[in-house]
Amino acid sequence: MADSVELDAVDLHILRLLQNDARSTYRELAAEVGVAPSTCLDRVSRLRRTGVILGHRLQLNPAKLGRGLEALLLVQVRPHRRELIGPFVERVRALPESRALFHLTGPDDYLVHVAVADPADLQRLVLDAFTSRREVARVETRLIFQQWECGPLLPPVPGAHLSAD
Amino acid sequence: MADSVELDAVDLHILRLLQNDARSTYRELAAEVGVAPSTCLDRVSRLRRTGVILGHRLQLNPAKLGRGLEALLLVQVRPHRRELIGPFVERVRALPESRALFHLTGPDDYLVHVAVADPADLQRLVLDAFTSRREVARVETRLIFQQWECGPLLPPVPGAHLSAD
DNA sequence: ATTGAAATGAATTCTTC
DNA sequence: GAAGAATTCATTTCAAT
Repeated sequence: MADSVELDAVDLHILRLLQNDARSTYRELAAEVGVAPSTCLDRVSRLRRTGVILGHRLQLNPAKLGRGLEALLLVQVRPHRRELIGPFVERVRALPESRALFHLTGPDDYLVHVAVADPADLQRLVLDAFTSRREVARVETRLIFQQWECGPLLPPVPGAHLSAD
Repeated sequence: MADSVELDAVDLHILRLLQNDARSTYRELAAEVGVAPSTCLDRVSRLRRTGVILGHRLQLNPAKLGRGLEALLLVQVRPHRRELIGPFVERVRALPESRALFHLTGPDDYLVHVAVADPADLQRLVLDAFTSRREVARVETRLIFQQWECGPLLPPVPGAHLSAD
């Protein structure tokens, strides 16, 4: 289940189109790709079954939800032992401010992506949910000026590197 | 368009359900929320029109696409001037390895989330797309052990903090 | 494995409240 | 604004290839 899956040109074409607009209909996909709608359904079902497609997620606008300030928190959890990091992860995931959480190599153990109302809200979050905890040795806060989602995720093409110059 | 939008209990209920499963039908939403399907359609259309819902995105499994190694790159771009950072951002966004890009406050100017095949592929990416560029003063690479998406994004509730303890 | 047609079920429109 | 019926359109199944 962690292994790479055989994808042909039709699968890749469908994935590229769906990454552009995840709400494309099978008829639209079929017309673009040049196969029957029922074939598209088969292919997409297989991509779901084999775990290539994990799901469909709503992309929301945090600013419109009163969470116009986003930040990344670099967090050191000490001692870095399973008994402490398990509960830490669960607690952070359950915070309404958390958007994503990463366990990393390097001097900081975790990176937390948060969305808050304003600087006062961020201060409250850092103090109440992080620095006040005994297992949190250090928090470094970095505001997000701007963020971008990048192009479609596709398998590496062996021959074609240095392409984005 | 950057301002917060008035959302009633029905809107919030719909948003919560859609964040759970973005492919819920209007009939399913209607049954859960206790309104008519056509009302759900109205509400969702309005949430799209007012920019609360930005879109629907496919959630893919990078490992299944031969990109089983993910990392965060902390990048300093010097001098940090518009003439350099504009092209830098566009170049990084266009890399097939890039998943997300953040412009940050703090000692590192950018954070790049990348997905690659293996450590050799990561080394090639760092050397060819980052450290070899004159405007890139420094790159710090942190591997991602594990990552989590967090709970639904909802407006802050004034009264209810310290809830995730 | 893919198709095209048929059947099922959902999205969308429209009239009424 | 919300609902419910009616229409349009998409999904899904299936027999045939």
